[in-house]
Amino acid sequence: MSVPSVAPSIQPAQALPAEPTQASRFGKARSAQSGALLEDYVELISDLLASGGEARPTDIARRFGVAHATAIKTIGRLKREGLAVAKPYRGVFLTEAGDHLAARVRARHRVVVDLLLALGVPCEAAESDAEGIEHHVSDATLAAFARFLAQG
Amino acid sequence: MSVPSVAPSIQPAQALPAEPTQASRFGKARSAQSGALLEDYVELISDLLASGGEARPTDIARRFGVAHATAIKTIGRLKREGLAVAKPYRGVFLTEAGDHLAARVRARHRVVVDLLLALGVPCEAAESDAEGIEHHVSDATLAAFARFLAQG
DNA sequence: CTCGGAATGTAGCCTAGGCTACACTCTGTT
DNA sequence: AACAGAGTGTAGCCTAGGCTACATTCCGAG
Ligand SMILES: [Mn+2]
Ligand SMILES: [Mn+2]
Ligand SMILES: [Mn+2]
Ligand SMILES: [Mn+2]
Repeated sequence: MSVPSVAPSIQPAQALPAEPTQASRFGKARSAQSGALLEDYVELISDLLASGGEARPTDIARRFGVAHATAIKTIGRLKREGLAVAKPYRGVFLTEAGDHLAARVRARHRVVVDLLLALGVPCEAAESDAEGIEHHVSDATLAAFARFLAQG
Repeated sequence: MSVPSVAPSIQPAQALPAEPTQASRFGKARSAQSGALLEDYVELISDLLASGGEARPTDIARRFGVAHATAIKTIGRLKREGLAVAKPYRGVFLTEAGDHLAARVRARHRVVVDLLLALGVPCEAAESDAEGIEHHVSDATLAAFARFLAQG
């Protein structure tokens, strides 16, 4: 997950290699991707809670276009990661960490869409591409996007 | 419909059209991601073949920062998908399809990096983020990026 | 020509994230 | 109060993409 700037756990320290550059870039892309699904989940759950008052597994599954069992399994992962809480048959809620993450993800999502639109990308393509791009936008890049949008 | 503005209290009985929109966007992002690794592999193999004359599993593995067994397994997938050919202990080569894909991927990669740099993203962040972003850039978005770079 | 080390390949294990099938719980209607 | 149907949860299977451990092949020194 890239948004909260959470550092990876451990590294075996690979001192010798002369070019860890390229490998580290691929590694970053891989780990960013692993957090993408959780980011989308907290964002959607936050939306559902804000608008309808409750976030049910079936609603979540339908919005993502996956089977309800898949959504439930991912919700379990959200719980393990401390981003959500849920008691059986009682809907899903976000922890403070989940709420905070959702806010960052939502803001970043908006900036990415706005940037694409500002560059002349057609609306539907902007929305569609942003859904994937957003998870690979670092803080530095996000800041650059915001600067560009601010000045016009 | 991206981030909902406010609570729309009641649905206007739009039961039929449902909302394949959001689900299809997530679906696109997911499938784009599934091709990301193969794209990076053909691009790297093409680079290795062009510069050194051969692409060996160990080289590939080192550049990606993964175990050689992982690289070999992915090369197997490239072969299944008709993008590469490889005989045991003889190195990896690209098919015509793989070559074409590599060319497209390389061009897109360059445009994405150039765009980020043009927007003022620091060099290393641009290279790093582009490695993930590139796989989610549609043709329409790529065209918009190119237009922006062309004029300035 | 032989041999040892590097490269390559294979086997098996793990998690994430899909799916279907089936079982259980809740709830609105009758 | 009962029950049908919707919603929820569980179990089990699959593939992709990581890993380690071990087996095999190749090749350059000696
Ligand atoms: Mn997304
Ligand atoms: Mn999003
Ligand atoms: Mn890439
Ligand atoms: Mn690339």
